[in-house]
Amino acid sequence: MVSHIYNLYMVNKEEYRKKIIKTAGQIFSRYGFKKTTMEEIARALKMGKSSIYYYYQSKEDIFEAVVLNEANILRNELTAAIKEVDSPIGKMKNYVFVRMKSFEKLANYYNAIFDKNLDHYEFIEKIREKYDRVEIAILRLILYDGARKKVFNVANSEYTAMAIQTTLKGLEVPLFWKKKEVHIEDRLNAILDVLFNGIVIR
Amino acid sequence: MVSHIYNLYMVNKEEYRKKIIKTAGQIFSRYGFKKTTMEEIARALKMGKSSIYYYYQSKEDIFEAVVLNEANILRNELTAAIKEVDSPIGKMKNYVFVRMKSFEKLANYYNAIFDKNLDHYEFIEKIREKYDRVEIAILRLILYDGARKKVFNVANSEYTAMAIQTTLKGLEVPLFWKKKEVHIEDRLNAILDVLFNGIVIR
DNA sequence: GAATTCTCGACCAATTCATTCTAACTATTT
DNA sequence: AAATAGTTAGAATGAATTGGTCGAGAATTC
Repeated sequence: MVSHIYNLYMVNKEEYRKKIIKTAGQIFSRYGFKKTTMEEIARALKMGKSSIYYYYQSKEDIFEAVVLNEANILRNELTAAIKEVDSPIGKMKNYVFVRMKSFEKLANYYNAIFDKNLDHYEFIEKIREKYDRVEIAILRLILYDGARKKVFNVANSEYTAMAIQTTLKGLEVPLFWKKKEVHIEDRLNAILDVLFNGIVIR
Repeated sequence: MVSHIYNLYMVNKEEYRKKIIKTAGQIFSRYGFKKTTMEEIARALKMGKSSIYYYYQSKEDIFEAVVLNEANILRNELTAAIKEVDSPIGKMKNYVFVRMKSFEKLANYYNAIFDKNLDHYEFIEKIREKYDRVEIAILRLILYDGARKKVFNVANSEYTAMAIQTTLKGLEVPLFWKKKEVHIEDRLNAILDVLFNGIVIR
């Protein structure tokens, strides 16, 4: 009865919540928010539809948790990606590639929201904003490190970071609206090429 | 007004019907029958929802036309694939690969039907049956040709064709029910390996 | 300008869907 | 073993969605 002591129930409950997020995430990412039904999520979990409401208050809540979770995964992947390599150029390359790859996955969620449902919009914007800041920070770090190692030539790491981010965002757009006819990898390479040749000390 | 003379309206009508099939096909293949709404199809065609009913009587009709169309495309691709190469082994390889590739696309439609809607079931079964026969015929041709060229060693081309078809069908199953975790290409290569080593004259 | 082809908004009935309710069932505590 | 807390799910509900219809009016052809 004491609130800070977790009993067995609680443990299972948390685990179930994670399970729900995972399963719901798969379905959401495939069909989007609107086309995914609680019934489907429940069926995939081998659970009664109403049982889900014991763990989450609403469909939107589940969606929120899913997106949040996905965003965290993205952040982890990104930080891992830049640690993987030592050279600033390698870091930047890895970062950009992982970011775009992960984004393809996230695109489904976003697509789901641009439908209507302005309710979500605000919430998503908040996440977006937060990750914009994180992204700038990481980019600045890469740039700063590169400058220190005399590989990059950046006057103002903040502005440069913002410029790069803008470019990456521009690359997102076709991911949303158009089909996958665009050769993202190619375009990415081209962009990286330009980026480095404008940045690297020759 | 004479029935066998097509006026401009008619020409456009046929063209529009094709356009609808094409667009609807894209959406159906992505979301399945049930999750695809007439509204969506209409929106994608920049058309009023009710206008579609001028060209097709019902959602099911459109779906039928889409599947029929897709099946025809598949047949063409298959016949083209075996003409592409001369050697019996090459023909067989091409056939099997193209078949599986195309099937991945078709799988979405099938998935849509296995939901409930037993009405469709009958219709799909009919198509399926027809293409089973066509497939057996093609396979027999490949086998027969291979035997004539002393590359294949088949006692009874009909039975062998049926055996191969059964194998290919077995490969379809995970395409339906499971996710894309299966490495189909790898499994395909393995199967082809077994198939040829049991068939080729050494 | 009449006839025909085509488009679409408004509407409808049926279904679907998210959510709530309630009653049962299980595990834990007292 | 009674009481309590945690958990599940079938049924009910009310609002939204959706496939399909209809008739009025554009657009096109004759």
